[in-house]
Amino acid sequence: MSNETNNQPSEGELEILQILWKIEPATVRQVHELLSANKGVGYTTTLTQIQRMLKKGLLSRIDQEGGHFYRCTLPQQQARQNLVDKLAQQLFEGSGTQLAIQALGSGKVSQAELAELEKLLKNIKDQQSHE
Amino acid sequence: MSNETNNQPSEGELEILQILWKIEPATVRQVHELLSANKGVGYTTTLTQIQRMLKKGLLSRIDQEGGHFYRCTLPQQQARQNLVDKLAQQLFEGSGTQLAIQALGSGKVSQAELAELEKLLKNIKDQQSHE
DNA sequence: CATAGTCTACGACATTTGTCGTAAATATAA
DNA sequence: TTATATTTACGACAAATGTCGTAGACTATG
Repeated sequence: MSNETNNQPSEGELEILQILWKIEPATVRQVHELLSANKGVGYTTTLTQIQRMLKKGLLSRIDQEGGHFYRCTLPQQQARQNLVDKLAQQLFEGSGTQLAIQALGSGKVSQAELAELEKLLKNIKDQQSHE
Repeated sequence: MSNETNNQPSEGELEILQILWKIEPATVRQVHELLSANKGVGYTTTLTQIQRMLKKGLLSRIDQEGGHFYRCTLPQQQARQNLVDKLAQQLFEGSGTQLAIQALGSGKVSQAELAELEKLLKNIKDQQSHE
């Protein structure tokens, strides 16, 4: 069992994905450097984590000079959408909009983000008006 | 160990919280009725889950005629914020705004929600202008 | 009260996850 | 090429989680 099916990443695995999306393709060492900058964890731990992710199909590996390089199977955008949808499902009765409202509630919004949001809203409104 | 500290709910526990927020205070039976409507799981499983949540401090129990009644320790609002913040941290470099933008990206928005969003944006804008 | 049905407590078991250690395979340097 | 360092593979272990079974406590009713 546990071939390359559609397994969800665990929390620890997400941390590694976060790093990989920034620097992929990368070696275990490179990932570990960044990972251990934030939390005290041994190299072997990172290695094991990555090996499991490979088995799960979350990562792919390329062997070449200089060692083994890993990259994420799923694009960041996709993973984000998946998890947002899941959270909406779990806590907001499936409503991404309610989730969004909650997420806007706390924290600062930059000038640019505000503009982006307004554009988004306008789009939505336009869409609605001619339906 | 495992007193009434700040333990995070697991996925399965979240399902139970979702139900309880709607009908609390409620008995194991009541929760189980709703829970098993969506997924095939035995009564004992629900019971065990609830007992663990009690031990974790996620639930509180009131014993009275008619059996034991449970309610959530954390208000739904709070739990939502916690998990939204966590997801923002894990996948959006801590930006709740980015999370919101992503969440708005897919799914329909009702008239009322659109209005709410616009009010929210206006508030944010006002806030920014006199800072 | 005795019997049948329902709850509760407690423990069991497989999986997943986070965390390593160790040994074998590679690469590097003296 | 031999000693040294690094990587990789594999396995181990504890804690958390999802899932039950069973036995004892409790309740309702004939």
